[in-house]
Amino acid sequence: MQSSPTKHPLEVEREENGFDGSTFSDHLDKPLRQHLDVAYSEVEEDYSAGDEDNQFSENAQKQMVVYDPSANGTGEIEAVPDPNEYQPPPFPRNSLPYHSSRVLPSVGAFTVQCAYCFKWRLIPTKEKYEEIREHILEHPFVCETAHEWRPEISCEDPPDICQDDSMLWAIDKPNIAQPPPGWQRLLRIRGAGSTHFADVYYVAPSGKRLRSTVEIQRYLLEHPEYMDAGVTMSQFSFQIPKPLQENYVRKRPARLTASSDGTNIGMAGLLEPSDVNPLALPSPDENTDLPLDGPGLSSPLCESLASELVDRPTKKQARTASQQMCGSKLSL
DNA sequence: GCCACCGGTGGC
DNA sequence: GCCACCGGTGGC
Repeated sequence: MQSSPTKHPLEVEREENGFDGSTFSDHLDKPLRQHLDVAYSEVEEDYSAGDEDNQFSENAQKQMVVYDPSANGTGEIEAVPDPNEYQPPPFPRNSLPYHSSRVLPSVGAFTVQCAYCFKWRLIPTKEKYEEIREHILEHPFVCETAHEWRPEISCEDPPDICQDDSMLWAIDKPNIAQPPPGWQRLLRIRGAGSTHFADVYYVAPSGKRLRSTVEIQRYLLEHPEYMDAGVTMSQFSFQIPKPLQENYVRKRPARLTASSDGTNIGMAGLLEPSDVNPLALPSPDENTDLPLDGPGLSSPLCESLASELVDRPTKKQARTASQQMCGSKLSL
């Protein structure tokens, strides 16, 4: 593998009926040497820019997470799939491709890249993934780490998963603390074309959903028992992964600074065709695996950056359309 | 009426 | 440009 890019894709298949159905994985195909930290930050930053050079500097470690909780967020992934041929989780129970008005992507799988061989390894549960992620910088993940649930696995084995167009990949952030016992950290992926890629929520043992550090703080103050039990703010992080797909998130128009002459008022920056990803694929049903072979992007693994949101209709429409595309890919 | 989801926006 | 916060609201 040459130096390839480092990416962490997160794949979202999609969710049906308002929930699962999606897959989410992130992966990297870049080599890591051993410093994850560096790699990681690079991954996050460069990647969207598309410059491969930065993208992988030397170590890009990749970690991916993919899980497909049936109930969104709860995280249990089905048993570790056959290492040799993992396929994105099938649509969950009743899911027909687009039959729901609400089709949101959700995390379908958690994967982490081996620091030695760079192959992606599926992590069996969200909890395990969170555990690995929490210390990924200090303790890089290697195939051997998976012995805990797959005694036989080694760098010699083929990767558990490769990026393909059935899922949306996103790069996760390293070293996010595991939630306190009894709490759950939920990552909700938004539909393509949204102004935000995802949202993180914490669910307190009481079932209360909290969506910001401010809310957590307030909640802890109101419920001192948690603090007495040792719960601290450091156990919460609202950092979200970054989508590999460049135009997944709608960019907001340049802020209109009060321009003195007022010439700026208006919609500068609104939906110009130019901001559509040039790599956009022709159609959703075509193979989105673009051969992005630019100089550094050669890894056969995980490299497609197909943009699904080829053009953006109107907000809502865009959203719907993109969601559908997403869904269609999966379903078709 | 509730709440999951979405989008606006202020601050960096 | 990104992130954090949170108000609004559609869908249940």
